[in-house]
Amino acid sequence: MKSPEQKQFYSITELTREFEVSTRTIRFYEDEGLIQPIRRGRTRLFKPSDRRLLMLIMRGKRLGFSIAEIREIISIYKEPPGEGGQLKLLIEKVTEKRDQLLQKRKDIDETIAELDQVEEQSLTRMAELGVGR
Amino acid sequence: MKSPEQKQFYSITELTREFEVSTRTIRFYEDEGLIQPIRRGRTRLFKPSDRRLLMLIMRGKRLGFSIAEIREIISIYKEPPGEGGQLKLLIEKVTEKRDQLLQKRKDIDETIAELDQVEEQSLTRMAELGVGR
DNA sequence: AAAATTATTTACGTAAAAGTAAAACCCGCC
DNA sequence: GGCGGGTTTTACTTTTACGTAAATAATTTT
Repeated sequence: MKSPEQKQFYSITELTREFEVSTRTIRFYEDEGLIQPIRRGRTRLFKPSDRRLLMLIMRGKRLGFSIAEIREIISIYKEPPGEGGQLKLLIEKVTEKRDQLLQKRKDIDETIAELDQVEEQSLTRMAELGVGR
Repeated sequence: MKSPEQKQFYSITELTREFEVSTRTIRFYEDEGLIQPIRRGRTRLFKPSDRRLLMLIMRGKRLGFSIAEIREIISIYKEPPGEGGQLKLLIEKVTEKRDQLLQKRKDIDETIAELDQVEEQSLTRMAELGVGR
């Protein structure tokens, strides 16, 4: 079986709709070297791999990573199988990014726990005041 | 027993050291209304509650929240016990923020999983090339 | 073919979150 | 009693991540 439907190319507006960003934003990411769409004439054509990179970028943005940091993460994925010394370096980079992410997850869990407390207290208070109001 | 040592007041430089930010940054947060240190003469004095707010702010920054969003989160904690309608609204706010955080956690877990894969492949590759190199 | 739409390039603009610099103030102290 | 440290205010500057607008070109629609 083949994959359900692999599109050859995406237009810039298709992607702006999918990711809810402007064309300016996508071109900006190209300027920043995060994606490299090919051209037909002057028009950009985005491959599935560009689309995947955009998903990565958006995820990074949601996590509060800067463009520079997102570039680093992407470069980790792109690194070729490589030899010896490079691999050790790569693993160090991975470890560093993972540590950052673990810190963020800790922050999230703490914040969620606090929000849960607020909610619980609110619910208790509402019950005291006579429910359904 | 009392708490191990509750300081009455912190100076601005004490806090810049603890949180590794500049005085400019702390004053900026005051301008933004996130903290309200009291004054002795013109000098700012920060209470433990201000310090706790700063911890909250830093945590929010690590998670990529903007000042405006951090302000919202703080306002959730500050909301007084309140009555009826306010409480329902508060719970809605809590739910919204929590959803944002859960999305972020999902993003984090995905990214960590991908990084784990990169690491695993690297380790395998290193083993192939003859270990300790 | 004219008109409308869609995409590109170039360039200036902007909001957020501070950085930086200058000038003045207060404070203890040797 | 001047001096070095820390603090404050004011104001200008910078960086990041785009927004916006104008002019041009290519494509599609009528």
